[in-house]
Amino acid sequence: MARAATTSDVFNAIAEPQRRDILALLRAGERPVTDLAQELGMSQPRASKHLRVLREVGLVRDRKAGKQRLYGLDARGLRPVHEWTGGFERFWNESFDRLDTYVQDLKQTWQED
Amino acid sequence: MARAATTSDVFNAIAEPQRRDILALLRAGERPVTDLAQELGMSQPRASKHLRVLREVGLVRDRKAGKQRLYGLDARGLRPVHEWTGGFERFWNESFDRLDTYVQDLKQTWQED
DNA sequence: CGATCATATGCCTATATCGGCATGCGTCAA
DNA sequence: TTGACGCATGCCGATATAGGCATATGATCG
Repeated sequence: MARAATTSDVFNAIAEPQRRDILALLRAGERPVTDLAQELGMSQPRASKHLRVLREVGLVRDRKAGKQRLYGLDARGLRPVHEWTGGFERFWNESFDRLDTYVQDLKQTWQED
Repeated sequence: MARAATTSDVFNAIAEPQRRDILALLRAGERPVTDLAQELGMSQPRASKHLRVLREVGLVRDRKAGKQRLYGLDARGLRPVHEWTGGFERFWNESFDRLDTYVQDLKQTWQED
C-alpha cells in the first residue's frame, strides 16, 4: 500500500511544504491562482493542483471573480492539528526526567528557529 | 517526482495516522517495540519501520535495555508544527462560518500585505 | 462569433512510500 | 555453545503523489 490519500487528511495536506506556503500567503487575503503561482515560483498547473488538495480538505475556499478564481483561507481545519500537537506541549516544556542526561544537555543548547 | 521524504520533515512524519498513534502512546512513557506493535494492532516490522521514521526526524529516541529496545518520546520536534498552525489561530477564531461574498468583501480591507 | 486571458485537468514519468514476509543480528538464559 | 527472544532490514508489490506539458473549460471583450 501507498501512503494514505492527502485528499482526506489535513495532516497529509500540510505535509507538503509548498502547500504550507500557499496557506501562509493566503493569510494576507484572497488571491487568484496565477498570483499565487508567480509569488511562489511555481507553474500554474502546479499551483492549481495544490489548491485543489487544499480545497478538498477544506483549508481553502474559492469563489469566481470574473475570469479569475479567488482562493481564500479557511483555517478552521488547522485547529485539530494545533490541538493535537498541543497535547504534547508539556513534553517539550517539562524536563525530560525519564530520558537520560544526554537529552538534558541537548535541552540546554537548544534554540530552535 | 514523488512526495518529499518523510524522513526529513516532521510534518510528513506525523502525516501518517499510525505514527501519530505511536507518539500518543509514548506520552505514557518509554516502551519496547513489541509492546507498541501489540497495543496498536500492527506487526512488529511495521512498528519498527514507523519508529524508524519517527527516530529519523527526532520525535522519538531509543535506548537499549537488554534484549529490548525502549522507545521514548522527544516531542520537541512537534513544537514547530504547533507554532506553525498557531500562526493561523486568529483565522479560525474569526467568523469564517458564513464565508459568503459579503464577508469576503469585508476582508478585502486588509487583503494586500 | 472569435480571440484571449485565467484555471482546471488529463496523461505520463519517476519516485517514495506502506505493508507483508522472511531473515539477519545482537542479547540473554540454560 | 545452542536456542529463544526482540528488533531491524531487505526485498517485493501496489499505489499515490509531485511535476511537466498540452489541452479542455470558462469567462470577458471586441
